[in-house]
Amino acid sequence: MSAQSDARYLPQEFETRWQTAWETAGCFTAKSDPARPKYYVLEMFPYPSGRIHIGHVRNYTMGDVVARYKKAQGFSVLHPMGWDAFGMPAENAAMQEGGHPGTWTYNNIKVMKGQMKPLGLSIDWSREFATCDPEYYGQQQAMFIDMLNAGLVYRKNAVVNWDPVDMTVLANEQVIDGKGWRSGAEVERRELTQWFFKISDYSGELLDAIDGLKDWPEKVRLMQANWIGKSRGLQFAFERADGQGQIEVYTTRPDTLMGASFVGISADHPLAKELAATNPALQAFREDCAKGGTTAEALETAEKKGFDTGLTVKHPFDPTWELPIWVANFILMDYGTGAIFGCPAHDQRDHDFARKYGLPIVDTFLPVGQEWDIQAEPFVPLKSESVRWTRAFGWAEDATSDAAIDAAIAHCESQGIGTGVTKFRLRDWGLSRQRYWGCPIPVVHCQSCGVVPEKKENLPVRLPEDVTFDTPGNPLDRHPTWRQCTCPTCGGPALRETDTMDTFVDSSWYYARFTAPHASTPTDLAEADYWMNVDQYIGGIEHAILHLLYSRFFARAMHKTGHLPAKSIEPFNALFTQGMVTHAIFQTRDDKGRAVYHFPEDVDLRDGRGFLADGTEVEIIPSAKMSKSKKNVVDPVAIIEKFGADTARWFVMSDSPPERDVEWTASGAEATFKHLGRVWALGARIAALPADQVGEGDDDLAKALHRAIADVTATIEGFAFNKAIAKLYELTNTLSRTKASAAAQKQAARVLAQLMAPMTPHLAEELWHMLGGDGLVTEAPWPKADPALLVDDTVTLPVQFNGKKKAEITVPADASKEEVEKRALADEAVQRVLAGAMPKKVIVVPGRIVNVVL
RNA sequence: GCCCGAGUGGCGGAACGGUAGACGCAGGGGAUUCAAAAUCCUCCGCCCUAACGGGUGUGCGAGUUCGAAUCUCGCCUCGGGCACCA
Repeated sequence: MSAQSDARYLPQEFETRWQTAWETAGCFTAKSDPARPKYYVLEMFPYPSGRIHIGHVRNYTMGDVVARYKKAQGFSVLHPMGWDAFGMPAENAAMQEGGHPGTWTYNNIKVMKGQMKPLGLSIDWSREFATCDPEYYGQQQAMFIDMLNAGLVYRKNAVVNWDPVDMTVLANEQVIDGKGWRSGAEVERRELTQWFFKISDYSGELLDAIDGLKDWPEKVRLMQANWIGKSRGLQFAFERADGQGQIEVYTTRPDTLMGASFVGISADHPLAKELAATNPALQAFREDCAKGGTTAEALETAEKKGFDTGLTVKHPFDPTWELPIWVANFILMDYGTGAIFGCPAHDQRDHDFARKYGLPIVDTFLPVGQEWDIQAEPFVPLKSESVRWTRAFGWAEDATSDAAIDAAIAHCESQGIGTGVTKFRLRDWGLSRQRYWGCPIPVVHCQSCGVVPEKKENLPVRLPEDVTFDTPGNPLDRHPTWRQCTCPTCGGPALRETDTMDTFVDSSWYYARFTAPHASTPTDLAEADYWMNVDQYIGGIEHAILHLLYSRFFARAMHKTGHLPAKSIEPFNALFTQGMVTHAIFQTRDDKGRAVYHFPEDVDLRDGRGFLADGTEVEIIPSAKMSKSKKNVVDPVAIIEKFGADTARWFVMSDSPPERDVEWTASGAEATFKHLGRVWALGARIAALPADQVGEGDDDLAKALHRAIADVTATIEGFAFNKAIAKLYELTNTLSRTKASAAAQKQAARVLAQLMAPMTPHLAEELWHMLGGDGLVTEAPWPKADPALLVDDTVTLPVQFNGKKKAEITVPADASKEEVEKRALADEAVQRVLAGAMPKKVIVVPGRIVNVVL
């Protein structure tokens, strides 16, 4: 047995060594270099939940592949990392385990950074920060004050989930089946005065600018456009029949006005409140409506309920036609005017409501040439579909609703009934949180001056350290001294605001802070000007709407307040949304029937059923987003320890297309490790070849090599990492079988190392080194494919008969259509299928296919 | 309920409207070995066939096309988001 075959692939022996080499050489320190093009690649930063999970590895490896590839392409690369460190889990941990949320958070950061470091990511760690660092949130407070002064922030009332037992505000996540997660009490909707960003000022702009986001996924652009929800409609007033006033309504379907059957108002509508004052039954109904959580899902899936006020309004076209006013639980006060008219014939929800309460159902249009029982089922066609109008006012009998809506608005305006208006569904961004572990809102409540911003020199407004979490509610509220302060305007005694900011604020500008993470102002404009925008942003599809929309707004607000250049109002040039790594959730129930979750490693799977160590069977909920609270997380640390970082990196990048969700399975890492071992052994074997050894097939190897360079380059550019890896398998297979000369093999093996370097950088360095590569492969320029080696002289074309493949012919690549047809028909197999028959037609697509039509 | 996606062998997946199943995993057979591991060779959608070959096949049902996994319409199932999870 030779010494050679004793050598094995031992990544643990060299991975750390190469990481040290990169660090010593300062490979990943981002430097502003006006002489070079810059490239800013950013992965959505993690919440420090405690341990990294496999989804993190997938996310950061993708970013790392891009960063290393762009570096090899000659770019000056910025690839930073930080921590989205404020948020509820830290407070929950403090409640459950004692201690301080900050201690818990910084411990988690330490642990997670320690788990990430061995992955060998090309991150510039000198720019690291956590959003809970006072240095960071102090700058956020400074910007908040600027935005407040610029009119981008205001206060108004808004509803929250209120737990009447714990006397505290609950997050939507903490409301389970309409009940508080801890107390089990029925949750109520309650109004509080809250802080808001005026994102609605930018509705139109945020919508229009979506067109410019060329390198964003179409689905994200569509989701954002729908979320902003531009609509054209008619706003008008119904006169009350008793002459006691009007009810202002907004409708996107003025074309159905002749099918109006009732007027519905929100339970929070001023009229509902007014009537309830003297009507206990209505008040009881309103209180019933206030039960349950605040989510749209809860509101829209709740049973539709109404209360007849006994009042009526006059139809605007006919004063003798009266419509009843109902209070309904499905009408939102904060969209439109909080009042609608119901047209049961053309809306499922109104139809259900009308059937339930015996209200009339009157059609305004019916299908063309088809019977329809409007009492049984509403007729709700696409607005672009032509229908037969039974109650039109000012348009043809056959028209689309799109056309009819325009005509209806024009008609109403000419009659002095309301005006056509454009509205947006997008609501202002409520940023107040009644919680401790967030950025304090830097304002002061003064008896004489009102609500005033803190002085900038007093920033950061720091969170107090001496807080307890043994009782529910906001510790800032009950802190003995923290609230007391001096009014920045009059110098008199005043009280601090105790609301903290939504953590979405923190994550709405961290990308800008990374360009100058230690600046004494929120941003350094020179640095921002060099590094912005983010050239490639990478993160989960679950952030498609909120985080990305808030960031787009915040960049605009930062520009308005002088913290970002004009070019950065769309901060992310290109977006890639990776799919999620999903895993089954294992749960049992406690004695109150509430879910108790279990980690995968605690569950023994047998024949599709799962059991705990004590034999209890668990309920298996398939494929759900990995979430620490559900405990369906997979820890990659064991894989890294056993097989090394390159195996983990290659494994998460191979097979599944990055945009698709993947169900995690533990098998397969072993196979990846074996493959990398084969590559290592191949490199060692080629390195040991005598330099002057001759061989045959150098040209074929060169062709395969340049084909691989072209394919790997194109697939990395296109974010198809799984395909890049497939191409690397092919090249490895070719190289392991070639009989080419030692020089050609060594050259090919060095290029293989370069092409693998973005995915498996440590192995690539090792190969590069043993094959006599110059310096670090990390610093080597990306190989270029020679176009002359990418063309083939002949092509093999399939021959189909009526679309089914029956034969194959090989023709010169530049053969004419006629030549291809002639050769195809002359082919033996084709002749056999034809059996003397004459083809009706022969379709030749050069370089693609021949189809014979019989 | 509303908005947005996804669905292809035993598994992960590949396929400018043009050879369905690249590449990998798992599995079968063989070589090597005292034996095993490792390694190498080979087969591998399903059905019929000894084989040659034929049929069938991309969640379901229609349609457009010389030709559909791909485009259109209608469903089904799963996933994400729904404004206080991050």
